[in-house]
Amino acid sequence: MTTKDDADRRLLDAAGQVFAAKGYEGATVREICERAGVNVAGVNYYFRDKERLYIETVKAACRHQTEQFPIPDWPPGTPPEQKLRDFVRIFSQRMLSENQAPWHRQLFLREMAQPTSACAELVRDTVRPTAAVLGAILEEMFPELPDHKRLACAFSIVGQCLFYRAFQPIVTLLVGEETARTFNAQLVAEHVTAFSLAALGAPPKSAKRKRVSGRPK
Amino acid sequence: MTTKDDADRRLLDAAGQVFAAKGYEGATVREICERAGVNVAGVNYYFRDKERLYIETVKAACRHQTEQFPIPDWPPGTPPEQKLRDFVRIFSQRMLSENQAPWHRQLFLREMAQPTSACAELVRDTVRPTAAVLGAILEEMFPELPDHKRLACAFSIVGQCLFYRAFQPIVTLLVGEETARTFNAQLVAEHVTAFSLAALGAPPKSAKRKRVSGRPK
Amino acid sequence: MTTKDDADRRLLDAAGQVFAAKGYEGATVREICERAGVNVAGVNYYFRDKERLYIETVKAACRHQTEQFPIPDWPPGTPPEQKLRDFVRIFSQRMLSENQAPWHRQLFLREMAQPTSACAELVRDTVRPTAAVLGAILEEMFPELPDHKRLACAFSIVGQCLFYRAFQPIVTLLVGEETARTFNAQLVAEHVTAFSLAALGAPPKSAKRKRVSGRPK
Amino acid sequence: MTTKDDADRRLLDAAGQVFAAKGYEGATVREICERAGVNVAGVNYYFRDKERLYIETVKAACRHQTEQFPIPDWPPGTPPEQKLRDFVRIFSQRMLSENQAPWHRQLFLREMAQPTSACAELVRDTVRPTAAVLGAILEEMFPELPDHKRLACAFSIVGQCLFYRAFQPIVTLLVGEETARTFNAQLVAEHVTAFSLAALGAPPKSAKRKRVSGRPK
DNA sequence: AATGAATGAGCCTTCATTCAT
DNA sequence: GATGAATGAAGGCTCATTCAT
Repeated sequence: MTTKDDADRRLLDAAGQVFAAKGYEGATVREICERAGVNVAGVNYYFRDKERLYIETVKAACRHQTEQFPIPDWPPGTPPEQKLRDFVRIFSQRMLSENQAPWHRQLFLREMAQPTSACAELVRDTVRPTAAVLGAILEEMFPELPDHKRLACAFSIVGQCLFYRAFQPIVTLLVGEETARTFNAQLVAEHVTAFSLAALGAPPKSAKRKRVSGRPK
Repeated sequence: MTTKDDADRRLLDAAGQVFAAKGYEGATVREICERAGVNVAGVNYYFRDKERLYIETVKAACRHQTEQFPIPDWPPGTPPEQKLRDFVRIFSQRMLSENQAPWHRQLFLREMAQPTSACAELVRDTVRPTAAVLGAILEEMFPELPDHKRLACAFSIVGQCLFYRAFQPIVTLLVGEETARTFNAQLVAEHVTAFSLAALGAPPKSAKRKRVSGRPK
Repeated sequence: MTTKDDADRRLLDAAGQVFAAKGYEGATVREICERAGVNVAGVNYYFRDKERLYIETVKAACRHQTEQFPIPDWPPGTPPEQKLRDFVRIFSQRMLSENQAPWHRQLFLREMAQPTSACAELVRDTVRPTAAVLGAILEEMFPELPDHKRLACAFSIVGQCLFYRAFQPIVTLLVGEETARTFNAQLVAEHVTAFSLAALGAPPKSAKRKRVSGRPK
Repeated sequence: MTTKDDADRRLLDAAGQVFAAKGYEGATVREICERAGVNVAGVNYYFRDKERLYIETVKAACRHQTEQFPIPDWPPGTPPEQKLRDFVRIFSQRMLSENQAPWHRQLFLREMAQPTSACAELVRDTVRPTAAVLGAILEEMFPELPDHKRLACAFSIVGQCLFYRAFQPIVTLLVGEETARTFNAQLVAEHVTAFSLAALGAPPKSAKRKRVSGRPK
């Protein structure tokens, strides 16, 4: 009936949409299969299980998102402020790029609300490498800063970006759909960069302050 | 069979646990009723609907959390920096206080992943009032700052706090359960306060640094 | 709340409407009680049972119908043809009178489809007395006719009248609502009288035609 | 488990019995499925709905009954009296034939008490064609009779036959089971034919008496 | 006497899964 | 390899009924 060789691929796509729209339990394998144009038994045949399909779907969604905005290989000698700017820009794009399937966000949040085995794989394959990059940048900038404090700073940076993604419904309800839309990848990246560099005591753009963030504790 | 006078209260508690653990669709009214010690028809009797019960559960969870850590009525003349410190501390406590039911977090994230009508009520009753407080503090501190920029700063502040709550599974998997636990309400509050005040150019504690956060856009 | 002294009466009325509209199983005691303005437990309190209420409702409906159009006490010497004319007219009125609650018909048919104990009582209290009257008239007209044949004639007469009542939906669908309405009590009575008297060999009215059914309308 | 190839057929049979015995609302799909020897989900699988199953059941019952006693194609020149005799005989057989499932009657009456969409289809497929045949016969016999009067005569004829079927419980209670059984298809046909032909002014059989209804049995 | 809060049985339906093809 | 007809478990909800007041 349809090209059968990439039925699993089509199932993955269909599953992403349906899982995001209806939730794991709310989604039915029938709808997924129909939308994918495969047999009712397709899910069980290709993925053994509804749950296995879900996990694969989450992983595929994250992989796709990460691959679309890769972190560059900075040439040696690149100043760490520049790297940080790049990092925040890319991370914001990953979070807020408009051409990503709208269900990635939902799937990701679901996984946060109720982690499955997909979460661990996600951390291993995507989160940890990304965290390592940010950690290296911060270490280069503030080699004398204790690890724990550096970690907190990293969380503050990504936390600002993640906010717009994770709490989109609240942002929209709070400031209106129109205003919410103005917080796009570019604007968020610029704001977070400026906010964070100032916090870290780095001179914004070309200024020369170097202070760290106060002295918590 | 059991004390009957507060069956609805018990249902709300049981529903919170089950909804958080299994999700809306995954939860069964049967399990909720059993855990609450009321009849199978209890949900329909007291809340008319599984959905209505869910909404009430989400609202109750947020209400409880907000009421437990109310924002103080600052006496006139309180310096805005002090207010901001208080706000961040209270907000962090709301997010990370350890004596709150563990399912509040899950329920909240689920609502973000797939907003129901509970979300709008939540924004109206809890989010907006809280946002107004923070907005007033920032306006007092930086009256000349454009609204949009002030909004972004507010989001940066709460975003840092929310991060630990929303992405707890990732934090735990990334840095280990032990380290993750050190990011408690107090430490997060102190870090976010210092980070944000520095970013905003306010002197940490009593120091004398000055500039606002660069010049985004 | 409402006048409580005739709550059972009001229940009977409400039950008639609801039973006829929804059927026995389809009707809910809740709706009946609400419509009657009595407590949810009213049915069980006043009639012990949903079923008992049903039976009482059927009986009340038939009783009301019969009492509204009583068979006259003919003065001695009344010619049997006259009695037959009267009987058919009254019977048609009972069947087709327009000011009777529309649900009598439905309740009656339900009882035919699935007789309850109401049926026996109905036969005893209403059908048998009526049948006795018709039987006496026919016996007076055709004393030499065997009982069995006289019974068949009686059935033929009432059968014609009952037809319009029992199969109203079919009549309406077959000839249209407008035409169906023309078969009212009077026209049916005249036709059935003429048809039956002709069949029985009695001269219609006083004319001597032996041809078809008189001149209804 | 059981022969699977005609599960829908078996469901139709079982449904007929249960619907007739318990009514639409009173019948449970569970009982129907069990009696049919198919899975609990069988009704929804084969008929989508309990309601759809009901409609199909009513239609099947009527179809079966009609097909069992078809109206013959009379050769040209057949005298209309003969056709009428045949018609009444066949119609009576349809109504009173003993080898029909006893639930056909109940199902039919239920449909009269509370017509569903099955009623319209029934009229279209079964009633109207049959009515057309009788109408044509009467038109052939009494071409000068006004339509309305011919319609009333047709109703009188079928009304007599239908009586025994529709009001079987009353007949039985009134004259006893034994006597009721004597009103079988043949006797009713003979009586109704004689009664009606006499009413219509046609000579019964070939005699010229205008007296009562022939000599059935 | 009359109420209505609370119950538990049970109904229709849907769903993920399997197995013969 | 892939299919889809058929299954059985279970879910949300409704309903008649009761019992303490």
